[in-house]
Amino acid sequence: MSQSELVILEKKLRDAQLRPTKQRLALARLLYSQGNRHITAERLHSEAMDAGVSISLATIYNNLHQFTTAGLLREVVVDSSRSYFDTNIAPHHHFFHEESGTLEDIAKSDLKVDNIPALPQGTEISSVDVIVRVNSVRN
Amino acid sequence: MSQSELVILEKKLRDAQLRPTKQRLALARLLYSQGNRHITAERLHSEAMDAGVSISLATIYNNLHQFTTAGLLREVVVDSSRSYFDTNIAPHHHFFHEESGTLEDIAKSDLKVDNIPALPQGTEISSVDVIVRVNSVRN
DNA sequence: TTCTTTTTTAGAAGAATTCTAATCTATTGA
DNA sequence: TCAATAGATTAGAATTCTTCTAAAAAAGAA
Repeated sequence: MSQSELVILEKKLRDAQLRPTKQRLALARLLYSQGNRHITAERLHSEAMDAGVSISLATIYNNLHQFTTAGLLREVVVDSSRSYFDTNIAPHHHFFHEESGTLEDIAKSDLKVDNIPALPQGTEISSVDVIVRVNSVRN
Repeated sequence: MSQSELVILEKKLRDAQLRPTKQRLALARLLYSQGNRHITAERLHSEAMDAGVSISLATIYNNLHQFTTAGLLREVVVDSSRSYFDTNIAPHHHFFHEESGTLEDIAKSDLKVDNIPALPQGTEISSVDVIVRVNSVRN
């Protein structure tokens, strides 16, 4: 891990009021040093293991939630059996490949959602999530 | 349960190639005799118990999936910790009240989704799901 | 340093869902 | 009608994902 990369990640964590521990830096590196990612806790854990960073699954979960609360990650709900975390925190939507369990971003500027009807009494919008579910074309 | 209601539900099951067992009829009644519903397995189970119908949770799950496969129900994914099943099988969208875990339909004709970008190579759309997440307005 | 607060951890616990394999029920057709 | 058989139900065990617990370790402040 280059020195400047480390400094940038450390600042990112400090700005979010999270102490730059060894584990957090390792996770931040896996999450933010290879473009936008959509990842599960389990997968992040095995990537950390593969990278030679020993970190418990509990810590992965703790940090994914802390990162999410701090606005460094966003949770995407597409599959009732597992949670995906998205490193792209700008508002946007997703393609979800049902067979492979893969997510792909759709820029917010591409897709338009119009005519949302009146909200239920006494509520305000928290987010508008569009999931375009796709499957392989069968021959 | 009125005779005609029972006949209608029985036909619904038979048309879906599902034997109209006591348990299925009871579930069909809970699901389809009170307008559109969004329900979890756990809740359907307790409604069955309350209605005096003894039915195991395994059977609830079995049937929710069979109904879904047969096109009598649709699964709505809004919460990573539990599955909701929707008795409205026409294409439509949802409001999801995050605090109460309540779903509400948005007619497809109301809401417009435009400019879906090119799909990932070799895929076709399975469904387009819009979830408008709302929360209570805080004073 | 030394004290305090935060973080990490292993393993237990919890919640939702699925599986297993035995029993029971519905349907078929002789 | 009544066996035969295909399908359905069940209790409870098992699985999977996630959270909790309480103790040890690390980070930051004084």
